[in-house]
Amino acid sequence: MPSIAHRDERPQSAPPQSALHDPALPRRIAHLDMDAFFASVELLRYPQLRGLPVVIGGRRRTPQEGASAADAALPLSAFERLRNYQGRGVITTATYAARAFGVGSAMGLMKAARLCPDAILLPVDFDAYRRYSRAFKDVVRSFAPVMEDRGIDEVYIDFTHVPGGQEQGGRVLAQRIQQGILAATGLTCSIGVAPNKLLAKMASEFDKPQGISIIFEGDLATRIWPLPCRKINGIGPKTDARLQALGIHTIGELAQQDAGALVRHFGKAYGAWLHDAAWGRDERAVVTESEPVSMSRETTFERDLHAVHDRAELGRIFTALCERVAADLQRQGYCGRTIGIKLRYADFRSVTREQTIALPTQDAATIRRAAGQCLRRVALTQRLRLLGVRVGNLVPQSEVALLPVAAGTPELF
DNA sequence: TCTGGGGTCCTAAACCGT
DNA sequence: TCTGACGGTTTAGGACCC
Repeated sequence: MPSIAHRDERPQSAPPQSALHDPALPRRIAHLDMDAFFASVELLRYPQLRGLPVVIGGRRRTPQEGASAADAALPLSAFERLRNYQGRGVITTATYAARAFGVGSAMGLMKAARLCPDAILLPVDFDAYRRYSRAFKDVVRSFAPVMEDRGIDEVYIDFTHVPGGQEQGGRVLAQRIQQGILAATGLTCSIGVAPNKLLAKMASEFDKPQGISIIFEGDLATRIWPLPCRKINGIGPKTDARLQALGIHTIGELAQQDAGALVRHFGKAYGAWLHDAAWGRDERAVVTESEPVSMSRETTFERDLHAVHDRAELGRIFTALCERVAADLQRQGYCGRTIGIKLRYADFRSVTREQTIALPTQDAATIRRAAGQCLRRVALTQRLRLLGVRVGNLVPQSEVALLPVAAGTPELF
């Protein structure tokens, strides 16, 4: 389920959970995952599409194109069909009816159109999803205040000291939260409750949709070890392939490996983490707030562009990206010192360049100037398919004395 | 017919100063 | 003065996640 990622799940220095209240209570951590979130929101807005193959995604279209105004009375003929889609783009979410045709997240739309030409294509409407996201999180917090935001459609919740949080291992509270969210939004979700985040995350997938799964430490061998390693949040396709090459397919097989051998193969931090994860060990706390580290904007072009031949168009896009990042920074009240660019060539290789400036900024022209210097450091002979602008090293605006901008240097575009 | 956009964190190398 | 050992910061790339 695509959305806005928040913080990486992979190994990091994990401050141990502080047992503030009653250290005798066993830690019960819930992971709540909304069921097919984007698609479910769209089906609330367009109930006439229920049961039909619907995919969400594609490049942004103007509001007039396709079906944009939420209208339950809109006839089916008003919706754009996948077969009529032209150009780049991937599927963000597909309804279960569409998945039956073999289409799914991250699939190119042209390929999906061949599998299911009659599918209805809806544009992504992040504003709508954000409204529903706020609504379900408000419900969660009304039951359990220690909630960690994990992006648009999922959260971790510390059940340990919440009334009902220990009953039946957390099932009672999980049911209340599910019912509360359904009543407030019309949406369903799945919840896993376990001794820690790692296991809770896995548990929430056990019984989708509308499931509740309760895991205790003693369930490790029976319910976790039979699963493929890929089910561990933090083992992606690359690591999985390396594990497979070593003959390690399940979490149980991973757990049986010597920790030292894993460290030799995967490095000190990651190797040790793999071993811990296979044994269900995870001490990370549920963190209720965090500061952003970077903000970025990027765009894939309708067609590959050439630095020289399409210079004017690239320049416009580049400036617009800088302006959007600056607007994001200003709206959210941050300034940043590290300005970077990312570009992707037609052959899909990508490169990044970045530069740290003297003072944190949120000014579009300053960002544009620094990003322009980064751009001078990359080869621009090949055609480009993507351009991005990033500002990192963020500090809250309130901590920065904003100074006038220095005179610029000549730029490429 | 290839492959979106917005994030986080880790690692290794380069570089700089003590 | 030269060399080496560290250690901190910046930079580029990669892996992973939603």
